Amino acid sequence: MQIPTRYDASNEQKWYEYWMKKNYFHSEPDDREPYTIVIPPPNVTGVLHMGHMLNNTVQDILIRKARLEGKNACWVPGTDHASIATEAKVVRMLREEGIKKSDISRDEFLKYAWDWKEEYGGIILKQLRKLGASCDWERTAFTLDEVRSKHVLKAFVDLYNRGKIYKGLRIINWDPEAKTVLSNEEVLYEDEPGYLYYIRYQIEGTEEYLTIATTRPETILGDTAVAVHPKDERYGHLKGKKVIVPMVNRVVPVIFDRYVDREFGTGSLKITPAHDPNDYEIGLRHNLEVIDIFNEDATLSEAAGFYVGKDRFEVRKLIVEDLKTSGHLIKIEEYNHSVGKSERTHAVVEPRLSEQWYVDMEALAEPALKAVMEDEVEFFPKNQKNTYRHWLENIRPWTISRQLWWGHRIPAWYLEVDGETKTYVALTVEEALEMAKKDTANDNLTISDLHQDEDVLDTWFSSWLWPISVFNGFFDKKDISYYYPTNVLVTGWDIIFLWVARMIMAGYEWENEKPFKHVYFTGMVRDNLRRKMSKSLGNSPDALKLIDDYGADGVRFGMLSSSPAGGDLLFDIKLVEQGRNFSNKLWNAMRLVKGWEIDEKIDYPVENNLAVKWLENRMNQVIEELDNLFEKYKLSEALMVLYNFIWNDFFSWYLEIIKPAYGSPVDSETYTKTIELFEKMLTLLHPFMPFITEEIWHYIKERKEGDDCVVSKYPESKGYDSNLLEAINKVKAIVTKVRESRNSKGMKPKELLVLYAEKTASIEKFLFSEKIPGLKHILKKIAFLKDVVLTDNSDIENTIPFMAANEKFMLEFNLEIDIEEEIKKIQKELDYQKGFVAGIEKKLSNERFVNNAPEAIVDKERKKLADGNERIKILEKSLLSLKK
RNA sequence: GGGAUCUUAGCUCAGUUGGUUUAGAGCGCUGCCUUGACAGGGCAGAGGUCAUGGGUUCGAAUCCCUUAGAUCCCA
Repeated sequence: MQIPTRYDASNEQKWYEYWMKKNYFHSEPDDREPYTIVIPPPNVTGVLHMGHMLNNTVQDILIRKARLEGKNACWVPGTDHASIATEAKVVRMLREEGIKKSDISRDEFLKYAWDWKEEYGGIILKQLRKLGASCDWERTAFTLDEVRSKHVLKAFVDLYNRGKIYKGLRIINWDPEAKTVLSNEEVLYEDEPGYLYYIRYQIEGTEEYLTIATTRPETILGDTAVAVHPKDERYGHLKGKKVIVPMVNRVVPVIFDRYVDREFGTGSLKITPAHDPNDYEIGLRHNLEVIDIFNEDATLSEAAGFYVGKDRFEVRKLIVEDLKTSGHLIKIEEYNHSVGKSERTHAVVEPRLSEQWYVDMEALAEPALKAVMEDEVEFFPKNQKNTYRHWLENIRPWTISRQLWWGHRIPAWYLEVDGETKTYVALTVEEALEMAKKDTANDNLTISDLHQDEDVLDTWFSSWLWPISVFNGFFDKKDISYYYPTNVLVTGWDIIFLWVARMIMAGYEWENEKPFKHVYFTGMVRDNLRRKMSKSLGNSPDALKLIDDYGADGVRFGMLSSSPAGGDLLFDIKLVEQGRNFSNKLWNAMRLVKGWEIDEKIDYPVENNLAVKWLENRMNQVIEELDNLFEKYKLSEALMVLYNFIWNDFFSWYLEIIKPAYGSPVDSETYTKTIELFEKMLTLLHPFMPFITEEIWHYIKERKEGDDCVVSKYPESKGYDSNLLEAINKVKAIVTKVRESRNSKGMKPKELLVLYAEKTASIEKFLFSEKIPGLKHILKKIAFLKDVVLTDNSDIENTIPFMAANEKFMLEFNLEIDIEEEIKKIQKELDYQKGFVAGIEKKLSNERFVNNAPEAIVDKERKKLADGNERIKILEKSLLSLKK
């Protein structure tokens, strides 16, 4: 049957099913060295996007390479329940069906949420299979499944009992859309243009006014003081005075506090303790009243007294108008200020006073900081270490409660006893009841006397346990003692605080051990204008369509080939095309070799023998380079090294050398060796392009059961002979010059010509001795030469002279030569060489260089000088003979 | 406002502790090649005073400082 001339990537999935059927991705503890990765769990309701593709391609490359190296590779997949995001989606879905969340019970809501999860959840895991991700699917975990939930509750109870979790009343970040508190890490700040409003407050009992500047005029309804700096001479006379808040006509004190910035605005500041963290602190110092003027959706509450039920941004416009009318508004200036927004809902965050659960992070941070600073946990690239240190050294308590339903409900039960609320934290309500009974010495208590905390935990409170919980680490030591710590975490630097740092903390807190040895930070995927890929910009290609169009291998190639660790990936469809073209090249090389007829009677040609030896050595060199690059996680560079080796060395040079004449058979030795080399090359490439390598693996040879590329043996380098590599490089240089000479004269590339070499001891030794047999044959074959002839005559008629590898050659040429042009060419080369030599001479004539530089460096310079002078001699001679 | 990183070919990036020919790769570009594994191909070529100005050194893309620009983190 005819093999098509183009590689068809559409049957990639056939191989995925094949691997699954053979259970190659499943891992159980055994005697081998483990190699473990836990996936950064994507949102359970998410769909595959470009960022996932990059991230998971990287993980798959690492895990597949480890598997080929004979390690027990285990890649644990799973999903994250993504509390806020998923709840928001479910709420929206219900709203579309005409159901309001506030109209249904918690249990009803959760039923809808689980139904939703069952229907749409985990799509992304199926999509990862298309990409080729070789996860151990039997281990698939979910942050809200039974095992993981048990871990979360135990972690909460542990920390509570260790005094590291507590409840506190503070100013928090409120997301008015999701109607929940957020941690500091979930708030993103953006600079936005806005206005600074100057508003005057009448000083009580006088006709005098005090003017303040604010960006948030609507909050004056909650003002309980006005502050100035104690040393500000402008306001010294206001000591003990009171001012009247406009609109509400509340009389509030003028206070003196050093927090006030005298340079900003008018140097006087309105104080709204309920709606600004700094104001709250000031309020505590001065014992101020706290008036919360907002509802939980950031509309104005009864307490505001005005605009009740209207949204804060609408109120801002209204109040500005009203203040203008009443004469309180002095002026408006344009002003850029930074606005905090919810990472998930993008709603503008509202500071709000509220009681929440916190984790005291200081003690947890200490070992986590040390581990990274001392490279116990190593970051790739290293430059993230500074950011990490800065955060951990300035760590603040972690707000872990969320006013949501979708998540792990906080295992705290409350009991009202004589108007006092008692708290019992336990794994189950039964345990809590026992505690309550003991505590109150009341044996008649029942479960219905207790009521559980209404809130759930921050999603990250389950994610930080992930490397432990996926192995059921709190409850069964079998897996965790084998797989933990994992080898590497592959993730984006944007969640270094939200996730990476906290996992390290949890690792030391519970396992007394780091969760992973290395962290590989991928960059963001951006478009070629450096814009972040996003749905709203519409600049993100559909990941699955990309796979359909170019094959997973092509996409993997494209994602990786321009993605240094930590650096952003500027996605360009050209790169994916390049990957697809590479697949096609591999395919056609396979077609070439497969198409050869083998003739046992033909001898092993000397040039083929040399070519095989050369490619073996070169491959060993490449293997060493790859190992080195993998160690540093320079994966895109590793891929480029392989790409160049395969395309240039293997296909362009090696195959051209050994290729039998059209229609002729090949000797069996060459064939066998070529297949062997081809196989090794496929294994080397497999981690990057798993599908096509498996496909070709089965094409080039009959395979026994279990002889599959995915589990083949990764080749090891046995060292290489640099002299041999150097010799071939010289031959390549000569060939290139021959081609260039033909090219410049418009001669046929394949017309057989004689090449003359001026006779020197070195060229004689190089091409004509039997030290490395076959060099001359290779030269003849790929440069299309009738013969290579040594000559004493340095000026043969009708030849094109050129220099290569420090020797002079003359290529047969049967037409008139443009002598002027030749002279110009040689003159140009001569000028370059003279400049080169002059530079070195200058260096060498500098006594301080010769005296101070290491001997080896000076010797090298001398050798460079000698070589340069040699070339000049040859060029000058050529020039002379042309001119006569 | 505080801090970090970066600036090398048209584009995206390598360039290890300062010294391997006067800086490399991929893409793009230019010319030639088409019955032969592959035009999703082959061969060859052109392109850079390494952002700027100083300094250290026998020697700087590499170390230090200045200036300009870009990105990011924190507040």
